[in-house]
Amino acid sequence: MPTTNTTPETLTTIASIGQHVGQTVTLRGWLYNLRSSGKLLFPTFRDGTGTIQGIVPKAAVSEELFETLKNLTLESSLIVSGTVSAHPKDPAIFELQVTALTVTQRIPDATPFPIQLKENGPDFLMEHRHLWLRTPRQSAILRVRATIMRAAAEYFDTNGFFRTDPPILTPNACEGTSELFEMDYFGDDKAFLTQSGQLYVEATAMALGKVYSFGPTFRAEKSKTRRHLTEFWMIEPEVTYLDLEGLMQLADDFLSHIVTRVLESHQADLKVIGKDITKLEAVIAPGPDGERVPFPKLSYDEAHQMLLDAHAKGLLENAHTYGDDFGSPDETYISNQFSKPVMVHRYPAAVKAFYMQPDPADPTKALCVDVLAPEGYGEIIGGSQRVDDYDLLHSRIVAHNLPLDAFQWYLDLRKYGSVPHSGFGMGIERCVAWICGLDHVRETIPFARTLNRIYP
RNA sequence: UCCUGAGUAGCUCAAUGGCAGAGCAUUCGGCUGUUAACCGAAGGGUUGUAGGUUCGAGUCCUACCUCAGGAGCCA
Repeated sequence: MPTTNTTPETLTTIASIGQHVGQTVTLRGWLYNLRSSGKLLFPTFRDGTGTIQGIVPKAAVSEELFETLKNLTLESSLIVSGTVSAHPKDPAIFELQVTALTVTQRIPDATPFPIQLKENGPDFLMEHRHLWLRTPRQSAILRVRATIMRAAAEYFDTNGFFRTDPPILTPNACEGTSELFEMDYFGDDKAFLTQSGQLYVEATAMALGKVYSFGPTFRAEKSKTRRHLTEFWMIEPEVTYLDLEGLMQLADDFLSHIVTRVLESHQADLKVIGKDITKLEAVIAPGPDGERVPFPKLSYDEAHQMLLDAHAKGLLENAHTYGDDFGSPDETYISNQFSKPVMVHRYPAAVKAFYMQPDPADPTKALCVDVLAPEGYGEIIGGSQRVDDYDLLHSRIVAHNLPLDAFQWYLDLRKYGSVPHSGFGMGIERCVAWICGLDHVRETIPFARTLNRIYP
């Protein structure tokens, strides 16, 4: 294949092409689309940073260049040079007056690129996910995802946290609830893919104070919805001497930072994706005096009452039963009442995990919080203050029928210098779906793993 | 696991129980400002699988397979 002989000065990307108006530049990319009007060609190029339309009048270029481009197939790879100009109908859009073209690889006519520039079904697209990624909307989503992951890690890295990643292979079900992927571990033992690193980051927090983990998580539950993946990425901070109020403050600050970063550098991508940017701006909108407005907080009891009122008005089909967890329609309704993420705290301890600290003011409640994303995206963060008393944790493990011997190390954390501590976990894919306004998490990760799909 | 819906050309979809169709894609031709460009022509089919009802099944019945999104559960 030909390599470029382009001088470094003229090599640029589509994202930064606005700095080169009037200059001749070179792009390395692919042919995204090709329209023609007789002796005028309108190729659209993409290079991973965006797309740009080229113009090729037959009279302005060599016969060879014109014929080569005219017969070029979509998604063929190429190196193209041309002069950058503003679009005659919209000066904010740039075009490339093509002057030179080198085809790196021409896709044969007999085997055209499978993904057409038209509506396609989800099954077909997922079957060709490795190629679907190249389309403008999908690559824009992946760029936003990269920023979300960077901003999330950056927030903790610049606020005194140490990244301590827990194991992915674990000897037992961490919380004893979810279905786990199981595998053989050298014959005698079973191993499981982690469903959460939380218990392990509690241990590293006791060593380092403020820690977080960031890695893949696995759930083998047979959930077939737009919100579920069997493999997803989770970021989990854990902090010593942090109570529930502090934890909610942390979640607010953390999410605000991520949204700020996305708004800073992805206006164009969000537009391609079709996200209403004003909905994101509302998340970090200050008050009338420019002061910071925290995310709304709602106790479980208040949320329950809100759901009952909604049912009475006919806005919700089913009346919420006090003491039950909230269902999907319930969460959607609650989050739709606010323009910012809403923090629902102090759920009944009975419906929450064994490691959550009871509320001293009402021991039937847990010191926990779920952050519900706006626009009906549901829970993106779940967290709590952890039980720090040895005897209480011991009795909880027994009461939940969990194997004591497997949790011996976890109990040790309460035996040797126990302190109050809190943490939460955020699912990256749900966060991306919310921030990008996607209707399915399968578009938020390069290769989604779902109940019915593990290819490609 | 349960509920609901969908499987017809490479893709997206039509077809009252009575000849298997269209748009896009591909190939050929036309067009100097196109925006999933447009116009003309050609090629392209074991209607998810198996069985059944019928003179006749893409269409009706039974079972199965695959996919979708909703419940439960969760991030």
